[in-house]
Amino acid sequence: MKKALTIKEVAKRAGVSTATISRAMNGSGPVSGETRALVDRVIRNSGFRPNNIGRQLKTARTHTIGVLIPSLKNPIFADAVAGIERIAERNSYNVLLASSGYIEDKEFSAVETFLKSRVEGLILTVTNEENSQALDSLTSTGLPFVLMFNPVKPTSFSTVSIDNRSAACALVERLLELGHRRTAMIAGKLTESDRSIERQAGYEDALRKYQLEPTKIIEVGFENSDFVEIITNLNNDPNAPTAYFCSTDILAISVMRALVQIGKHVPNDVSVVGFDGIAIGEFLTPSLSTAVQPAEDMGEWAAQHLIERIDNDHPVANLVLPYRIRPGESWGPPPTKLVLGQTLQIRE
Amino acid sequence: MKKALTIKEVAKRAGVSTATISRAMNGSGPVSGETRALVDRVIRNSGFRPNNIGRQLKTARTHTIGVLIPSLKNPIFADAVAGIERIAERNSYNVLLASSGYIEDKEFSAVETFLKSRVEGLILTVTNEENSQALDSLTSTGLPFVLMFNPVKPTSFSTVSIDNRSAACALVERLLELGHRRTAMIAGKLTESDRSIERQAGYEDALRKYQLEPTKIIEVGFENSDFVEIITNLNNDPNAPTAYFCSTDILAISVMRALVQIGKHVPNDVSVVGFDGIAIGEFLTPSLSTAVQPAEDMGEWAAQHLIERIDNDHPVANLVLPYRIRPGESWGPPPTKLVLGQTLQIRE
DNA sequence: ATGAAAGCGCTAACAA
DNA sequence: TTGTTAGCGCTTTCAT
Repeated sequence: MKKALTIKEVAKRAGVSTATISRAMNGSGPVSGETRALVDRVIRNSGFRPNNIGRQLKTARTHTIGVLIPSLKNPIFADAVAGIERIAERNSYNVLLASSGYIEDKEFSAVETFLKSRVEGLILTVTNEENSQALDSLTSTGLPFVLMFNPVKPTSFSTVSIDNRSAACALVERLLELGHRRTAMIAGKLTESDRSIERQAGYEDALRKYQLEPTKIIEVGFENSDFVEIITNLNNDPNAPTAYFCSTDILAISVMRALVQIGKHVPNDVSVVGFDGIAIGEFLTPSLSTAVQPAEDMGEWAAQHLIERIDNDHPVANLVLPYRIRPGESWGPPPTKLVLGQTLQIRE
Repeated sequence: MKKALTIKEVAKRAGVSTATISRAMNGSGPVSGETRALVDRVIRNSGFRPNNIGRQLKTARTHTIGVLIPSLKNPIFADAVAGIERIAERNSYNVLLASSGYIEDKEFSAVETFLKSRVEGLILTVTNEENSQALDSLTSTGLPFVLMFNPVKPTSFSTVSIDNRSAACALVERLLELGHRRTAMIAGKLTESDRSIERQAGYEDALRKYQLEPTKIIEVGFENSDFVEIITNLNNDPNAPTAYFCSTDILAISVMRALVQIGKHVPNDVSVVGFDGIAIGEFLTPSLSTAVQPAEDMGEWAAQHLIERIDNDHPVANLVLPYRIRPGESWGPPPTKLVLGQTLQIRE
């Protein structure tokens, strides 16, 4: 790999000073028409690409933002990053990406790395904003950042999110309206996750409105593929739930599959709802009833806002985007219970 | 935002030279036990984070790789990036990400940006490797890079891919074995895309084996949501296809949906196959028959190989990973044709 | 074991 | 309009 040219070499070839090259390249100062033409020609012929590292060191600007998400494999985050990416590109910002795998240590070290790379701002989704080392080091630096997906708190940093609690409540209310009285919530392993906690609160809000006892939350590991076992266990209970509220769509999809595998029909035997609104949910059969987070919009707003904080010193802001309940085919009324000795009546 | 400390300031506070700080931080030279302890303490107390830009300029190493893909919104690419990310993190490399949206200009400018940022290597998926400005500037620099997904060609750069042509052929053969004789291929707007071309060739290979006339390829825009119209048109033909080979899973999902919307049943009325093997395909009803590309593995290999080229000067290599035909419920035998006047016989 | 000083590639006063 | 020069924050000879 041949080593790259420097501005010095280009200056020599053009017979001018490095300052002139710099001015010609960046339009940062007066350059005569002929000189400009000359410099342009030399640059083109030599294939010179100015070393951004040098420039960054001098100007103390990197035009780079860091993005930290739990995982690209969940489309909700991939979509958000796609939104960020589009805005960054439009504003000539680079995107440095890292994923934490929901591991707090990695959140922390990723932020440290970003800091050392002198990103000008950060967009991130942390596992739990209440208690995040990553967030602590970040706040102490004063670097602008935007929290994405994490619920807004009365703090002084920028966030973009939906109201997880209301959304969960609205969703579960729909289940209760359909007549369900025995429900269960299945939560991803991260009960510590602040979003999970909010959704859980929303779930309980809904139950309370119907004066139902809060049921215990079933936690499952994401990698854990024993869904069949979990669901079977739940189902052995004589008072097995007739509806499942899953804390994410990904989880709901696994739960639906497990239900089918043990011979249950969704929604005739049991209803399932998810949370997130990933695009694919609509294509499932049954299509997934869920609360939609506008992930790409969130990413776009996060990036736009961050850049405005960086470039124009805009103040911190919190945006709560509306969620949307997307009704699908995965819910329905609970099955009519057949009690022994009871006469089954079929209406024509 | 308070401005960050420099090594100079830390040296002053510790009462030693900047060289000593550097040596203590990096273990790059002898430092006495006491001095080390002193320096460690000062650094911790001051929250000093060495400015990587300075270091990068001096060492001429950025420990950064650039990743360029068409779109994060297609899980096939998001998964690949997840694989890259994991390996990069494990080897202390940073990932600079950009997406092209299948636009060649953006491919080019993203590569230029990466080059100016002095990434040490690149992993990318280009629209068409035959004729890519981006690839041209890249090759001319001598910077190591790995092409991902793009079919291997007798060229001198590293690639990781599957044999798109064989995979497409194998997939379509299965359709023909099922009895289909009138088939259509639906290709994403990028007939220019080299993968699309390979898959098309595989499609035609299969037809040829069965001595069938090659049918024309139907091109559709990705954003184009007129699938219903397209499918309706195709269907008005008295010799409408009984099976569709779609060049990507994403496309296949849209096609299936359109078919359902016009009242066709998959696979009873018509069979559909996709290409890529995105995870969600298995959860659809009917589940999608497809050729699986091991995207995450491809990303991991690409990153590992690139890093070995950078760090250990490994030679260029081409890896062709095996594809897998994943049978689903979206295909079946063609419907038996009912001809007017013919007696329909029903076997018990 | 430590320090002084040069220099990585660039930009931006300041001079001319 | 152009050139000279200092210096961004770090590492790394080379002395000591």
